[in-house]
Amino acid sequence: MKDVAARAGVGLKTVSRVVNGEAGVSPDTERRVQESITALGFRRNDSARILRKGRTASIGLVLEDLADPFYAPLSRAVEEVARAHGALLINGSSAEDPGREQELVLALCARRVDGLVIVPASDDHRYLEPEIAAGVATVFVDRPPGMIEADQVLVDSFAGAREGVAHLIAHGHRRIGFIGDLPRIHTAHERIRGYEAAMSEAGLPVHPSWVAPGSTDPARVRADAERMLGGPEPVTAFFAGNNRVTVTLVRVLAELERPVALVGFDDFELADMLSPPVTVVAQDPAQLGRTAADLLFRRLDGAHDPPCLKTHPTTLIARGSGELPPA
Amino acid sequence: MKDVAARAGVGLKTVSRVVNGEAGVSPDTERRVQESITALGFRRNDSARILRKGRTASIGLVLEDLADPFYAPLSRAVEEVARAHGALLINGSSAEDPGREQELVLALCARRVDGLVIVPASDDHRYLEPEIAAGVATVFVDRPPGMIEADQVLVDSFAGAREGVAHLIAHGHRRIGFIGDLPRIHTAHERIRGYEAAMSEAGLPVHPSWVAPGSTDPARVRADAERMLGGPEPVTAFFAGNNRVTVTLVRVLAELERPVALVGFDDFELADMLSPPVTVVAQDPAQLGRTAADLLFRRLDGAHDPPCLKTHPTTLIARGSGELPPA
DNA sequence: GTGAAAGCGCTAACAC
DNA sequence: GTGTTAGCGCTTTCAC
Repeated sequence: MKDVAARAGVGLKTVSRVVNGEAGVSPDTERRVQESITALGFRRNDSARILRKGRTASIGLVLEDLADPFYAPLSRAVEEVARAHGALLINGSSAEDPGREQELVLALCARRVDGLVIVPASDDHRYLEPEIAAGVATVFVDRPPGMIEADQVLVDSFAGAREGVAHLIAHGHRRIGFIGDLPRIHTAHERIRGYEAAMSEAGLPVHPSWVAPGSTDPARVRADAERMLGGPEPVTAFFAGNNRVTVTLVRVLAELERPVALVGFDDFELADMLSPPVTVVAQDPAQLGRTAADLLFRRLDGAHDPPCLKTHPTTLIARGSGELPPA
Repeated sequence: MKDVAARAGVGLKTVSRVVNGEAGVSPDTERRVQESITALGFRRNDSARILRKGRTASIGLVLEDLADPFYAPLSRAVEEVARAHGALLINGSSAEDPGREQELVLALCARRVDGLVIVPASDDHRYLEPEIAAGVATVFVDRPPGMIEADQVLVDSFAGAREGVAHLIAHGHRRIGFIGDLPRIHTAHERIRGYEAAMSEAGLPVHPSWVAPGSTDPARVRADAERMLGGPEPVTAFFAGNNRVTVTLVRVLAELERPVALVGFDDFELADMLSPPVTVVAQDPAQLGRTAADLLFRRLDGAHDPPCLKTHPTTLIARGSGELPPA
């Protein structure tokens, strides 16, 4: 910038004015400055600008896995909102590792992002207290924060799972298996609760072997499913705790002779083209991201109301697999 | 940092040493400094650090759509490599808009990212010349740069499409429709060329109405497909130019009485569970991202060889839809 | 082992 | 309309 000013024979501030499109520069001077800028290939250094201004016009997003078909649209939606507000998105995947989440979040804070959207892997976010006190707006999505108060945008996992399981019960099932994610994950925990609630409301017992929370690793899901399908009293239906589990169960069930019903949490592409088409409890990840990002920017624009909780409903989409009768 | 120094009763530089884990601080002083740091909730401001050091330990990724099932794993792979090198990833979606690509790339440059991975939407990257001259390492993925020389990591779209179409021909098809992306996109163009090559090598004519390049909007794809399926000489097979087109064609073909063969470019989840299972020309987006990011960091570590081109092969995966005979 | 001073590139505040 | 000065928070240099 110094060089540009020297070359154009003007002061530093004049160049700054031109670069930032501020008023108060004569057309002639402006032209001379522009000419020097292109000649020198000058581009403003935003690090210096940020250092001076305090705001970075960037927000951070930390979630489990950018490539997961559930989170990818969420991420994209956050990006769109950020873009509409002239902000860049910096994101990272926590891989469901609390340590990695913290590392990422703190790295983003060191970059002085204006705000954070977090799908937490950790259940203790006290490490964020100094940041929030320092003015970093923070919104939690999909899962609540741990040990601190903050805005949160959630999906009603409990009600969704209860509705999905009740749907299977309504179609005659009595022995229903639940395979879901690790129960330390809030949504997984809520979905187990929803399963149990539906069973108990229908007066049905829940055999401990019918509930298999754990990793979404296909081998684990397959093993648990096969276990539940064997024995003298096999399950006649499954409720899958998320899209990864559903996809694996689709494969397992396709290998069976007898039909086994399936309802999955999360919708997924081509679910309607499988045979049978897969009944799901759908949520809208893009909407989730949009709500969270909107909330974040409202905070950045100075909204100072106490932390709020927004809960999105789920939608049961009956397609066939959830309406199969017990074998 | 000033405050921390004051509170601990030490100099600025000593705090800096502690924060950066540099040697030369007595254990006692270090403890005092650490205590002040936590008490004040201090976190180093990376903007200032970057301003001083010149390197940002962050790289930028610009691609078409973060949420596309093809690009999401690519993005994730780049992130993993960046993480292994201690760098953060800042990314943005160009939405296939050259203006937006440039805007994003320049915003990233203004942030002084150390390097860029770009899936270009534009066909003229001369706007990057000053940046590259200034030392920003740049790698293009999936599509080549326009009007400049730079590293590129591509997939052999031409050979892949040729193989896919030849596969359909080998199964008896003579009238094969091609529905792909906008031909200004390099990969789309190459795939059309591959289609034409396979047809001509088999001595088959290509009726102009059998080739439909355009947007991947489902309505457009459907309309073109239905047009090709009507008339006196309907096509008996389709080659789909990318995963979005394939998914739409799966839906269109499922509504038909007669079987129509299909081979799609790009693999996709559950392709093997559809009926018929979908034959694809697969590429490995994660591998593409990994190669590009590795190359980028090799450049950042000082590799100064001339721009290189790495081409990845495709793999034909026969599953059923591509082996259907002509009706 | 520790600290004081200079300066990274920019913008805010206030001259002129 | 335009320029000058100070300083954002850190690291580098060099002196103690």
